[in-house]
Amino acid sequence: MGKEKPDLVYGTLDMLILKSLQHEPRHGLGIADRIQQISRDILRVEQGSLYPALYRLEAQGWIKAEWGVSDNNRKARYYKLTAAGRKQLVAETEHWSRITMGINRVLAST
Amino acid sequence: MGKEKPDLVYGTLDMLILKSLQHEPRHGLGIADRIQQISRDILRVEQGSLYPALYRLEAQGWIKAEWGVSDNNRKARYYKLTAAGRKQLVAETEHWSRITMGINRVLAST
DNA sequence: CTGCTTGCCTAGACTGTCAATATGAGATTT
DNA sequence: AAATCTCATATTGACAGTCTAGGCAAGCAG
Repeated sequence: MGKEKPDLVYGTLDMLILKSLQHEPRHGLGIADRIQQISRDILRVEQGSLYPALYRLEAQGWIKAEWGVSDNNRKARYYKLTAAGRKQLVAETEHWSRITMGINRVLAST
Repeated sequence: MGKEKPDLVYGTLDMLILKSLQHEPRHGLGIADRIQQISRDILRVEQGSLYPALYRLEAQGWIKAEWGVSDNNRKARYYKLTAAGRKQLVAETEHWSRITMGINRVLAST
C-alpha cells in the first residue's frame, strides 16, 4: 500500500541538527526526538542517518561533543554548537530559503 | 568566494519536470531551460541529471515521449504528461508542501 | 536472572545528482 | 562545399546522504 516517501528532504538534515542545538546542547537521540516533536511528526530521523550526520558535523568543526549523563541516567554524548556552527546554520538557512523560493516559483507557475 | 551549494534540492527534480510539462509537451533541454528561467536562475538542471530523470519518469509511466522537431529545426524528443503523471504531480506537490512545512517549523522554533 | 529500554554505533545497499564526455545533425560561416 | 558552431540526446563513473537492519553496553523493573 502507501509507498511512503522519505521523511526528510535530502541535504537538510545537517541544518536541522544545527538548528536543534541552537539553544542548548543535546545528545543524539535527544536531537532526533526534538526534530520529530517540533515538526509535529512530519519529520523522522533514523539513527542510521543521525550518527553519520553528527560525525560529519563534528569533523567540520560545527559541533563539539562531550560525554555526559542523560535525564534517564544513561551515559550520552552531548553535542553543542560551535561559533563556526552558528555561522554555518545561518548560511544553510539562507541557502534553504533561496532554493525553496526557486522551487516554489516553478510550482506556482501557470 | 561562495562555495556553491548544489542548485537543486535532492529529490525534487522529478516534481519540477512534471510541473514544467503541465501545460504543453517540451523536449529535454526545453524542460531544463524552463526550470531555470521560471526559478529566475536559482535552479539549474544539468544534463547528467536531466536525462536519467526523464527515463525514470517514462519508465514509471508518468510521461510519454515522442520524436519531433524543435523550434530550431533540430530533431528532439518531446515529452508529455500522462494521466498518471498528473496524479503523481499532485501527490509530489502535496508531499513537498508537507515536508517543507515540517522543516520550516523546526527552523522557526525558538 | 530475565527482559525491556535507552543510547551509541556500524555495515551494506541504494538512489539521485553531477562532471565529463561522446555522438549526430542542422545551421552558419568562409 | 568544407569547416565550424550550436542544439540536442545520451552515457559513464564517481560520490554523497539516507535507509534498513542489525549489534553492543548499561541502567531499570519484574
